Amino acid sequence: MLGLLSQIGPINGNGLSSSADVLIGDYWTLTRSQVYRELQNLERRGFVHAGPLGPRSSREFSLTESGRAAFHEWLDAGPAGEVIRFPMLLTIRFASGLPPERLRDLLDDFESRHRAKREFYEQLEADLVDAQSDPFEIATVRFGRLFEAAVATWLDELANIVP
Amino acid sequence: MLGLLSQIGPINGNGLSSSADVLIGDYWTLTRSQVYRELQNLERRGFVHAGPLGPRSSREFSLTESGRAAFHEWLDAGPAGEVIRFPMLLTIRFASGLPPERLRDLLDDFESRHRAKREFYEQLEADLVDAQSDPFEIATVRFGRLFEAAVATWLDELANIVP
DNA sequence: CCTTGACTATCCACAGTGGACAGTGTACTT
DNA sequence: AAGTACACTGTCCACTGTGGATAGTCAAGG
Repeated sequence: MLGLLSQIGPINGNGLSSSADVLIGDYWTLTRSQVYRELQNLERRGFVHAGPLGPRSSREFSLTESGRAAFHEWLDAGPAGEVIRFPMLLTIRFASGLPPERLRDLLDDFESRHRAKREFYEQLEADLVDAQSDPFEIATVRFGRLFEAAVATWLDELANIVP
Repeated sequence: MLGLLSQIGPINGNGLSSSADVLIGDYWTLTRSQVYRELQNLERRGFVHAGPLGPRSSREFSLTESGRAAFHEWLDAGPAGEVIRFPMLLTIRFASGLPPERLRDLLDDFESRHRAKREFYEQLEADLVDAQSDPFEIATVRFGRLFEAAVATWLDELANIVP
């Protein structure tokens, strides 16, 4: 949230939540409940500052100097430990209990969903490159493309072991 | 948990928790707190049956018929919506705020950690193939290998855009 | 017999999720 | 000009997930 605030500037809770969906929603989730709760936390800790009440009792939050420092500290610390959480792998792990025809259906379904996603990332990457966007934003999208390509390869190999 | 119980049979909470680490820990987490709470839920719903008190007031849980049915239902429904959650992408997304030399350090660090993981998956896959394990278990490990290979490719490309 | 450490369960505080609910502007229709 | 529908904004709640602290119990070894 501090990183988002540093990029998009003063914004209310709802706007921050939508921005998160757009900007990092491909690989991170931030629910609205979370945003409002954490804004209160960040305010209490002096990392953000709330402006006066606006329409619909909204308040615009902006990053304080201390908040910017905290953001850079977070950035510098690097990512925490990673756990892939991939529900598809769970289903596959236990797939020996599934009739082969049902499994083929599931695989077909995976395949089409992930093909769509791959095309989406390819298009998005091309657009961002055209628009000369932030190279690091492009990099995250490229990761999406590579990830989906890996999934495609995997599904292909997997289809071969299903009778 | 039902899937695990169906594969490993009657077991106490602690054992179920350790088995989860071993069997699906590469792409799923199941904390001990969760295991005990959910065992109570599953028992209440009639999906598992608890044996008499054993040593250290442990109880062995086994899958009931109804639990097995619930497991197959879950399996048949296929995986729920997927969200990749990849902390490294968050750091990279905001990396324009980082001094290039610090970024290079981070990338080096990613690279070595993921190379280690890739080697781990390669070895594990070879071992499982040798042991003629369940093809679906092998498939999940192969996914790990492909994923790590994609990460390696990505980090390689990324290193080129850092000054 | 005592100590140590592993095994097993419980509990707690906090974070994350998803949906319901409610008040308030805005834009469109009549 | 009034009314209506819808989008914007915030709050709340119940449930699930996370990580660590605590504590009783058994087994092995000195």
